[in-house]
Amino acid sequence: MLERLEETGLSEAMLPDQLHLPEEAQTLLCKLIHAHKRSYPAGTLLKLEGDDTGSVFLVLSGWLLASKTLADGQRQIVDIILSGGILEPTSATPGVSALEVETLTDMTVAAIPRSRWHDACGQFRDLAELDHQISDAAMSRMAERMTRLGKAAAETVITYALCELCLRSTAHGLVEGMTFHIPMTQQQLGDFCGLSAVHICRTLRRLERNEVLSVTDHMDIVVHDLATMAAIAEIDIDTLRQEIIPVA
Amino acid sequence: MLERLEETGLSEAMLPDQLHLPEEAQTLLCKLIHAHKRSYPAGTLLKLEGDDTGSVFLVLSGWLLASKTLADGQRQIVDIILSGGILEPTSATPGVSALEVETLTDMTVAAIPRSRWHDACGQFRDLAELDHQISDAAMSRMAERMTRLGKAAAETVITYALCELCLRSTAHGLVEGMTFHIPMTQQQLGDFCGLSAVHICRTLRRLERNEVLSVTDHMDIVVHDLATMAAIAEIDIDTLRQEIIPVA
DNA sequence: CGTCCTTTTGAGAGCGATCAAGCGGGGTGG
DNA sequence: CCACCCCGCTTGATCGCTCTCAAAAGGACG
Repeated sequence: MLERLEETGLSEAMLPDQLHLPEEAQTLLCKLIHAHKRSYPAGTLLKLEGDDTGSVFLVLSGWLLASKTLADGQRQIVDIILSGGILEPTSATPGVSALEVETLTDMTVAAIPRSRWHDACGQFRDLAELDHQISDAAMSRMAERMTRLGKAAAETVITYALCELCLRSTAHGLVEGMTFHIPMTQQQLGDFCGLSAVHICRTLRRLERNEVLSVTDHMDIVVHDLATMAAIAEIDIDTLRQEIIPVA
Repeated sequence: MLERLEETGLSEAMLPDQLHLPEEAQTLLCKLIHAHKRSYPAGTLLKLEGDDTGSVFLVLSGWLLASKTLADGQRQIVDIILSGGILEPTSATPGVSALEVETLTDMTVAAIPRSRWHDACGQFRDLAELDHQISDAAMSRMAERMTRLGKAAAETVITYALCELCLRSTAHGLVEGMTFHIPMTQQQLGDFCGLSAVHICRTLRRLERNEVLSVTDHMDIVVHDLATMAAIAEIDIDTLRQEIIPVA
């Protein structure tokens, strides 16, 4: 899992540079990032459930995961945040959150104190709008996944999750024949899709037998029949991209 | 359903008044609301899926619903917005959304053009923070419900939904012996919980037989055994309130 | 080479979906 | 005022998807 970190193709420098922010805002952003940049290995718990949640996490590289666990031990991965994403583990009461935050890969994040971040957003409207747009994208992909969690077949949830993560993590997007990697175990993918690890395995095998896709070597995925895949996932690729990929 | 509209106990005037906004911001907010206030009967479609989505909906009274429908006809109610709530049906690409918006009760909303709303937020930091806090609350309750949609038992999803809606819609909150009303059919509750209407019915009946709660007269609900109810829903009431009810 | 974690596959059970029929209440029209 | 209809609720029967338990195989790492 570790050696695959670079695959996302997004450099740490990307975040402030490619955003059309006014110079002052960009300077402030860079300063904030610089002051709070941290690196963590895969599998690090950044925040426990119920923890004080003083930080806004700016993902600079790698994959971050936000989850909730019920009393009976069932866990749901609520969202996955990639490079350029922002996670603000909060709720209706500022500073209270019931999210667990964990690294999926080796990664670097800027853990910016909530108040600092809000000050910066208050000061620069463009920054606030960026923050807003990023959280709109998060809301949108959560809504999309939630729709499938409810009643859709396992096939549908899983293929949707793969489509979402491929679209978001690769520059080329969802293309037939190209390999993309998902740095998650079947157990984690199960927690993401609301399914047991065993059923993830069976369903992936079946999709392979039907020549829709193939999975090798710890979640290297190749889509062989994109049309069928999109049909099973119940998506229209272009529409989905618009919904969940922020425009540059 | 219609004659129950007043039950929420929230007057239209509530929104701008009870927020500690600076006077100018409040004036602007009132002006915006006044200019775009509309009333609709229950069951009105405010926005079709894929529609142009030029408006931010400020709920002044009544219940609003945001849903998605898959190709196979399965529908998921993504969120329900009550008085004082804000719904911005958008996504990563501003102006693109795949949400359907529909009134659950007779209601009044202010449908404010997106750009107007953003201008106002850009102008007054307090307004932006209010907007942010309200969407944090929405995110939080979506995460909470999503966690149960995934693998929890039907009982758990349903009781959780009832707890959420009671906490949010009544001033007294979740109390044993008090009646609260949910203006939804079992079909709609099913779409909210990811369950079939038939199974909603069976589960409610079973909860009644076990003397946890009773349901009469089109979703008038009384909780008889709050401790058991909370256990089934897998919630801690105070924690949940903090997470999903914005502090005044 | 042994240990631990992940994946794979089998067998069985259970929860919730679907199909179908009957009930009940409120509104409408005769 | 009654008859009817429509819609939502209720209940039964059956089916099938997904869970759980279990065991074994494959890899990574010390």
